[in-house]
Order: sequence, then structure tokens, then C-alpha cells
Amino acid sequence: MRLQDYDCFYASVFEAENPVLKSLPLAVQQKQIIATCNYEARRRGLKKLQLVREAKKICPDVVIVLGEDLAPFRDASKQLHAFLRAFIWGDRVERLGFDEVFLDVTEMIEYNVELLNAHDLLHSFFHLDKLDPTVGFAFDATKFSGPTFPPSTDSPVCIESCFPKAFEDPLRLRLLLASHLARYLRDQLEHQKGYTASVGVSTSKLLAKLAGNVHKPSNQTTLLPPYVAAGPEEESNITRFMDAHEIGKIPGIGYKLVNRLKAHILCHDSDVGPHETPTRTSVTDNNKVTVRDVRCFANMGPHLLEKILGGPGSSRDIGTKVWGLINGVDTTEVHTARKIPTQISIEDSYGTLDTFDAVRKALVLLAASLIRRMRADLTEGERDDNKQADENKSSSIKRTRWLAHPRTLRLSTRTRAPEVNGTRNHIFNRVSRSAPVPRFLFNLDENVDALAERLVHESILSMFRKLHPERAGWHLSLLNVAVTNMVETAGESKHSNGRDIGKMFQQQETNLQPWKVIDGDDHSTVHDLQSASTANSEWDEGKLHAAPRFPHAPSPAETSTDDVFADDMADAAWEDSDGEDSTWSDPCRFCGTLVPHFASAAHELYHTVPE
DNA sequence: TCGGAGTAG
DNA sequence: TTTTCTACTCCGA
Repeated sequence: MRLQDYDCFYASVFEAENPVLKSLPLAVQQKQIIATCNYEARRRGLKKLQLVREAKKICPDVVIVLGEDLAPFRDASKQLHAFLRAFIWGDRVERLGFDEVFLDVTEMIEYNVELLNAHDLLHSFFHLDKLDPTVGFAFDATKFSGPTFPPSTDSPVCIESCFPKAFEDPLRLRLLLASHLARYLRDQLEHQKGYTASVGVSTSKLLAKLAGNVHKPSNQTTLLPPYVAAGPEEESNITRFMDAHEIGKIPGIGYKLVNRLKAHILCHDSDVGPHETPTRTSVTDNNKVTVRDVRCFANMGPHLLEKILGGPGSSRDIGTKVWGLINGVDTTEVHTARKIPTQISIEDSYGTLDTFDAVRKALVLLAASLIRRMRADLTEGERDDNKQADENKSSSIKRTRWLAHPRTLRLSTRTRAPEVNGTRNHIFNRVSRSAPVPRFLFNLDENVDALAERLVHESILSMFRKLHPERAGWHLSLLNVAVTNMVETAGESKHSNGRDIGKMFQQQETNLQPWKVIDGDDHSTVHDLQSASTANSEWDEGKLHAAPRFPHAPSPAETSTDDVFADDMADAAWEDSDGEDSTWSDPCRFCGTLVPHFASAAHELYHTVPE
């Protein structure tokens, strides 16, 4: 199991496009801040999230590029994801944000362990293709590739010492092979795509991710066994590794939890109720608290953690979860790539937005971006809004279809902190209102800007009025428009991904690979962490959508007998929040949109049907 | 289902 | 330490 983390990703996207930038200090600007910068810039003292003004002062010759348009980053991320996926068996590649990827290579490692020649480890061959034994790379299986944690103390001549060691311990051998695979993939990524990455090699996403931070950039770290303490007086390498981290560095333990934990550890202030909101007296960074500080605190365990962190609003079993995390236990799966995002949102921030007209204009721009993104990410088929050969026009339109229809539209705003007499108000939270997505939004032939205009006037502005009934004087600092609640439309079957039942069984099978399981006395309480909450959804959705539907336009008879589809649409016929405009009727045969009877003929004109 | 909170990159 | 543009998950009502 490994994590890839592309080094300073935004900057790397520009560098890959224009390699000259690689040797210069490069910073990516969003609004007034440096979103990220390359390592040359960091060497000169620049930091992420620094004000551009300060950055220029510190490093006057910094090259600054604008990175507010995320499309290039999104595209590069998808490309790299696809590139890596081609190497990994069983599609076990999960993207986290734009610049991180988890790879579950269990199956590949198991296969290669079997084929290892114990008599000539020096000249081993890693197979990347079960069907073609020539595909792969040579490697030296007498030692780990790259740095390890703890650092290797082996002398350079280690054939004697490593070889039996690795074979005694199955986990050690598997991690060793994985370290070579990691090296290989990093090389491929660098030489074929021009991106460097940092990688962690371990048995869970949590451990791999933290390990990946140890040697950055452009390097890798393998977390060595033993993963289970050898005796009561011993510590496992997991404990050693986890203990050294600041508590807030653990993924899943964010700002709020850190504050509550620190309040307890540092002040052991038992008066602090579980849900007293952290005030400005909340503990700040002078006092570092490590995982060890928490883990070894008197009476520490799931129960005490639940008392410290639990309460209304907290996750269920938060104590158990956090106890698991600080003990290095993470049983979450590497999820295979999702075909459809669960939400698409577009936002922009503003100095202050105070007039209705300014708000309206801003919303139209956001709506237009949102519609473009919906078309890019939720449709399938060749559609190019700009250039289209005339004769092909109709044939290219008819091939474009929605993969999913979002049902809910959401407007969120954030107001500027009121700045009342010295007291900095802690209210930079967002507020939101939702409404159904109007069906006209799915009309692929309408001009984006026209649709945006219409969406704002017919839907978004009324949400805005609910959110801000006052006539003016909202000090808006942010607007966000989003669509959520995706309902997938009929699959064109073939390679519609993620919905594949065979794949799900295959996953289950690999889930049971024994060497992946983290076990041990010290965290026996957290074995079935999350099993209930994660196992579910793929299957549920798969069941609902597995049946291939509508490879072509169906006959009316097919439409009416398609129960699953009808169910979806019943779902989709959500109540209209204002009670108006809810004369739904049948789903359109071509795009799945619900169309009122009176409009169905007109609607269908939008589709040119192949027969 | 909605709206908010929390976390992450 | 609140400055960017997102995206996901969970909780209570």
C-alpha cells in the first residue's frame, strides 16, 4: 500500500508545461496569497499561503504565475491518475485531492513474492503483467529501495544480513518489494510525465501517508516492521513512528480536535466541557503536543477520548476512532476511482460584496462556470462547444449524454467578520440554502451564458433572498454555487466504471489478504473501525444501477417497464420547496430529465436521435 | 432531505 | 493562523 504525493503540485503543472521554470523560484498565486511554490522558491524562504506582498519582499526575483483557474490542475491530476492506474492491478487507485494518490498494490506484491527466486535475489524481476512475463523491471531484492523508517543501519554489504531477515518475516519481504515498485513508479512518473513525487510505503493509508512525509521531495520512505511489539517491554515501529508526530499532523485530527486534546493534555483542565467552543484562549502552537503525549496521558484510551472529544455534533465513536489513529490503526480501504463526483461547486471570494447588482453579476459568472463544469464532468461523448464540423454537428450532439443529473442546487455565502469593538468575531462560517436543480439546466444545446442568466434569476436569487432577507449591508466575502445529489443515468454499460459487480467481489477478495491486517495487543479495540460505514455504498448503488439501460434510445415500451429507472425518477421527483412548478411527468427518453407533459414534445426536439 | 461542522489538499 | 478553491463525510433536526 502506498501513497503518492506529487511535489508542490500546482507549481509542477506549470513546470511540466514549461521546464525552464524548474530552475527558477516559482510561486502560484491565488488572490493575494501564494497557494504553493516550488522547492527553489522554498529554499529562498517562501512558504505556502504567504501573502504575495511578503513573498516579493523576501524573494524579489520570484516568478509568479496565476493559479486561480483550477482546470489545468484538474486535468493534470486526472492524467497522472490514469497514468498510474495503468500499472496497478484491479484499479485500486484512489485520488485524494488533486495531488495525492493511494495505491493498493497488495495483489501485485503477493504475485511477485511467489515468483521470487530465493537463490538469486540480486537479480530479481518484478512482474507488472500476469499475462506477459517480459513486462516489468529488474531489481535487487536483497535490500530496500530508498530510505526507511527507522533509518537502515545495515552496512553496505548486507546480502548476508538482509536476505535471511527478509525471508523470515513475510511482511518485511512484502514491504521490500513494494519499495522497489515505488521506486519504479516514481521513475516512470518523472521520466515519462515530468513529475516528481514523494511516496510512503506501508500497510494502510494512514501509515503510508505519514511515511511519505519523512523524505521530501522526490523520495520515498518505507515503514519497517515490526508492526507489532515483540514483547511487553518493546515498542513496535508503528508506535515509535506515530509517537513522534505532533498530534495535529495525524490525518483526521484537525484544528478542533487538536484544540480540545491540547486543552486536556496541557492544562489537564478537567473543567473544560466536551463542547465548550474553543475561544481565543484556545491553545496555540507554543506548546506542542505529540501523539505520545496523548497516548501516554493518564487513563488515556478510547473512553477518555470519547469524554474529551465526544458530545453533540461529534462523530459517533470519536474516542475509538482517535485512539485507533494515534495507535496507527486505519482499516479504511483504497477506493477505486469514482466516475461521478458527488458534488461540483464553484466559488469566489470578494473584498466585500454589498449591492444587489454586484451580487447578481457575481452569481451569473459563478453559474456559468458551474454549468461548464457540469458539462465537462457529468456528460459523456464528444462535445465541443466551440469547434464543430458542420456536417458532424448533429451526430456529435446526439452522442452527448448526461452521466448523472444533480438534483440539488446550493448557494452558500460567507460574511466578513463584523469586527466588533476589538473582539474578533469567530463567525467566518458559511450559510447555505438549497433548491431543486431546474430541468432547463440540462439542455445541452442552450448557450451557457444564457442558461447562467436564467438560473440566477429563476432560482439562485430566491435562495439568496432567503439567506439574506435584508435589503443590503450583507458584507459578503464569499459566494459558492454547487450542485449535489447526483443521480446516475442509464449506463452505456461497456466500461462504466465503479458499478462493476465483478470488481466488487474482487475487492472483497483482496480485502481479506492477511498481510495487510494490522494486529496487536495495543489496538485490539479498534479492529472493525469503520467497517460498517465504508463497506456499504458501492454495493447499494451498484445494485441500483447495474442493469445496463438504454444503449440506444429505447422504445416507449422499454421505458415504461424499466422499473429501476422509474424508481430513480420517483426519487428524482423531489418536492419543490416552494410548491410551485412541480408538474413533473415522464423522464425524457434521451437525457433522463423529468419533463412535464406539456413540454415533452418541445424538449425532445433537443435530441437528434440515431435510429 | 436540509443545513452546518469538520477535515483535507 | 483565516488567507484559496474545492470536495468529502458525518451529524442532528
